[in-house]
Amino acid sequence: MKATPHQLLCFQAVAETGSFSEAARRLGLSQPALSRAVQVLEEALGARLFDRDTRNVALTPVGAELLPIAERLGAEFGGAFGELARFVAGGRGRVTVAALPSIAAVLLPAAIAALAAERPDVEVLIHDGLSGAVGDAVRDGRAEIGLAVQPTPSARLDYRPLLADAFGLVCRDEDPLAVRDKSTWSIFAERPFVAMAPASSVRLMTDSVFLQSGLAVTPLYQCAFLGTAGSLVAAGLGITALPRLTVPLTAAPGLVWRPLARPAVRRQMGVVTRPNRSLSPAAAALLRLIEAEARRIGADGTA
Amino acid sequence: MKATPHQLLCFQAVAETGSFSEAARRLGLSQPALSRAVQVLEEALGARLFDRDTRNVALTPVGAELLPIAERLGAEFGGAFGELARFVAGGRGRVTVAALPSIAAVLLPAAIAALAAERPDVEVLIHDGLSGAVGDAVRDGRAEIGLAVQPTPSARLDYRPLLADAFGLVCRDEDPLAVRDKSTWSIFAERPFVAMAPASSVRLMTDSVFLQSGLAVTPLYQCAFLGTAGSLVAAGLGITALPRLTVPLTAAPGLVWRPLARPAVRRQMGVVTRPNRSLSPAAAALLRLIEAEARRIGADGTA
DNA sequence: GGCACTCATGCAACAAACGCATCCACGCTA
DNA sequence: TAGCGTGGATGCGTTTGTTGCATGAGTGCC
Repeated sequence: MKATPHQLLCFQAVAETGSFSEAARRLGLSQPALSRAVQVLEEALGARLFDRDTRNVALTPVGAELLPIAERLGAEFGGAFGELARFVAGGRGRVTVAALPSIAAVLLPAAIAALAAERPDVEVLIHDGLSGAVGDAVRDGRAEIGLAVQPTPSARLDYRPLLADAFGLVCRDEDPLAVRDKSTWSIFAERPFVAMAPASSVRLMTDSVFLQSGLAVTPLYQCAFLGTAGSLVAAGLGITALPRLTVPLTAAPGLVWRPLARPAVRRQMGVVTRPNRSLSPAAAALLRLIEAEARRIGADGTA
Repeated sequence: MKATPHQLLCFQAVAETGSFSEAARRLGLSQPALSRAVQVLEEALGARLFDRDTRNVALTPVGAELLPIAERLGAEFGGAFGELARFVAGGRGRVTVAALPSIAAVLLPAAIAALAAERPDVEVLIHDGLSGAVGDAVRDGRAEIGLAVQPTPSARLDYRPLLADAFGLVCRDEDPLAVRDKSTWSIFAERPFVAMAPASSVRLMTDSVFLQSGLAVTPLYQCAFLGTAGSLVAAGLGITALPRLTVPLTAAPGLVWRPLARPAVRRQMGVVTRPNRSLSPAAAALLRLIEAEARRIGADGTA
């Protein structure tokens, strides 16, 4: 059974106009071409579709049977591909993003808002979790895009850096440290240190700095949420070290952020994706917006 | 939007087998041909459908979106054309036949039974009516096939004769006329005549004979149904003239049919169709069977 | 690091579709 | 009833698309 959609379209046009010439004009074809197309279709079906003398064109019973079929198939084809075209254009779809809570709060809101503005029918799902969980979600395909620190090479994931966020000292604004131009990491050996949860990317980096610097820092408090850490610091129970962009997320008043030297540490954050895998159009659009947002922030945020 | 069913089939095969080579084998194509087909489809859609390195083939998000669409469209196409193919083969459909009651009773039962035997899913509808109504039904398209006497040329209908049925005298078996070898139409001037309804084909012919023969025949009874006419004759209230094949339809016992001479009159009956109009496959099949039945009857019925 | 497997590409042959010009048949009109 | 006009069919050359063969290129596996 060999019938092309084009042939069905020709048939339909003739059936509706009642004329080969008129149908040919409507389809932008020559009359002979359309005549041929209908003939081929008739041969393929083994039945005549029109009773035509040189004056009148009328559907045969078989043609009458085919007409609703052709219309349905045409609508089906058009509808299906229209839907797909919207999907391809990125106007429809679902994007799942896995992200560290900090970066999710910093980069995603603006990017998602921009995406919603230009593509209202795209749904965005966010999995926020610690860096290990982000990598896992991307590797398993639960998330198309991951926003995290660079994963280990053994994770076999693609990574493209987005922005670098400098670590600094976080303390109360009335703390003497708040007016120092620059402190060094050694300060944490002298003051109570508020640490983040063990698997968090911030904790991994602070631990690494302390280890490499040979500093003996014992965390007095340990919390999973930035807000908790901020509250602890604001309460005067200790000080901590955080990337600059995360400070607003502590949502604690009266905190200041001061650069930390020796070493100057930056948390590199970027996009994690599966290697050799295409992104859905909607995901590609979101990623583009995320990168734009990162550039905007990077300009006045870290640099 | 230009995508052929063939391309969708190629795409589907690759998606299901996870391999271009394997899919090509399944479709009976060369691997390059299939590769091209998928490429063309990808270009038409403006999106990559597979992430393929030389080792693995995996659907992209767009491909995953397309796959169920392609499957549905394929099933739709196949189903629709399967249905149509059955219709074309005559295995399905509806035939409407308009016929004179007499011919309907004589020819149609056997033909319809034969049609039902070879094509169980074909529905046959019968409009029985007088000859004028048969012609009208065919001309209006309410019936595809008409079985009647030849319509007037002004009706602009095609007509092909099926069988000729000789008129004869119908009387009681105890009537003296029943033993006569041959009677003539003049007998009706001497005996009470049972006439059929004015618009019936039998009445038209008897009137015509009486007119041409100059016989003054006054119908004493006039009835629409053959059964009624038969009863009247059987009751000894009169005699009548009927085509031979219609006599069994009177369903009256004790009646005999005798040939009538001067003139020898035959009722020509045939198939009435619209000019320049194709028949549905099912109607063509039924017509074939009707003609076969007419030949069978004609052999021992009239000759 | 070499081998083997798989997909992509260059190329030539074939098939299908198209448009142009023309033919043919029917209906309308004078 | 004969001529004319309209509209579908047909012949033919050209163009576009599809196929298969041979070959190239890249990656996983041993």
